[in-house]
Amino acid sequence: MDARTLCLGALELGDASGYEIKKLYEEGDLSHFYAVGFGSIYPALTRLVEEGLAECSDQPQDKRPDKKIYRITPKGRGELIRSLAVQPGPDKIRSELCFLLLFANLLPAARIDKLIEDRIAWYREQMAEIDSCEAETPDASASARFLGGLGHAIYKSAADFMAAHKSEIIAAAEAQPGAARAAE
Amino acid sequence: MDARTLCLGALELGDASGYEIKKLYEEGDLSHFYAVGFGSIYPALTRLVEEGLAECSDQPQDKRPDKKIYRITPKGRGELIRSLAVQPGPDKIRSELCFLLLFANLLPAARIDKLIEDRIAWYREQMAEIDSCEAETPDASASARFLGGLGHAIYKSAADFMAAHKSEIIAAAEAQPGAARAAE
DNA sequence: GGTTGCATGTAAATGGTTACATGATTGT
DNA sequence: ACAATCATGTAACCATTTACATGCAACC
Repeated sequence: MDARTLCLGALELGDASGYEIKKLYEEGDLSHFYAVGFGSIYPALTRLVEEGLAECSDQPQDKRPDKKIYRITPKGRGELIRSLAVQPGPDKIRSELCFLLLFANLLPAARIDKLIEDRIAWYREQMAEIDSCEAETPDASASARFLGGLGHAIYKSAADFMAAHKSEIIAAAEAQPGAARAAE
Repeated sequence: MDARTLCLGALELGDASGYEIKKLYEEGDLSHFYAVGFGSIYPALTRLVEEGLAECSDQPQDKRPDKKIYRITPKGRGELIRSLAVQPGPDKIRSELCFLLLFANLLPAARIDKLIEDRIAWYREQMAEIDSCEAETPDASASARFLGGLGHAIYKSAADFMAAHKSEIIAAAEAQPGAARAAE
């Protein structure tokens, strides 16, 4: 999913500045399913305006750069719908932790243990955040609630699985306690 | 995670050709947590040899390009362990379907229904594949079994959640049956 | 005095994806 | 016949990530 479409989607949900779009993808409904940085957002927004898919109104602010509020145009909405018409690809998970875990036998058991415990704590934090989000916005759209619930379900299953099966991978790491030293 | 480290990890699991590494990330233990293409693998492998992190032995084959079997060196194993020493970042999920679902109100309810049903079927396929993998390799490492189980748990929770809450998002899509037409 | 939040943007570097190039074998 | 599997590799293209550049306000 390119940054241009991501921005267009954000604007469909409501007028916003580049800064606010970043926050949406960092803390909002989509934060668990996408990420996008400033370096992608600002050029994408400029391009959307050039293409007539969005409009920009400058709001001068004192002591700060002007706030540029972007709004999606009817043409932009059409383009978004066209983007939504293409068959969505499969979900992709990228997990550095899982890569690392595949080589648990090369690492000290204590480190594996800490890593897994930390990750479980992280999952639980994410779940708590989703819960508090839902509590704060009882009038959220059905879509937003669906995505929140899905994120919550995924994090919960991952946390529960790790808690239940941690001992198995730790046992394997303990079996080769000197493996890490072999490479020094 | 860059292709170089991904290849190094693959070689730590056993000597392999570029083609076989691709398969590992397409069908193997890590297939649910990473992906890598030929265009990344072959240059990465060349670089690993240049840096002394891997060795290559040509195996001439008749009627085919030589098969190049790569093997990790002790230095390569050290480099891999160094890579594993850095704190792993959080898991990242990228889901085009979830992006699309956020705009369910712009799309026909029938399409949302089909999309979700198809995705549930896909999750179940992935789960079946993991199950058959585990059945075929009863001597798999603890790490491999852990990753398979984790993938299975995540897919199951996503499939179950979608099945249980599909109706809610469909109802929202049905509420605005003419939304898609508004942009034409 | 340092960090976080607000606020926008550019430029370089990195590096992954896609298309191309080649070609035999096996299965439908 | 056509697609898929096996098998390697290059080059152009495209995009994100990262670092840089600026600067005030609020909080600890």
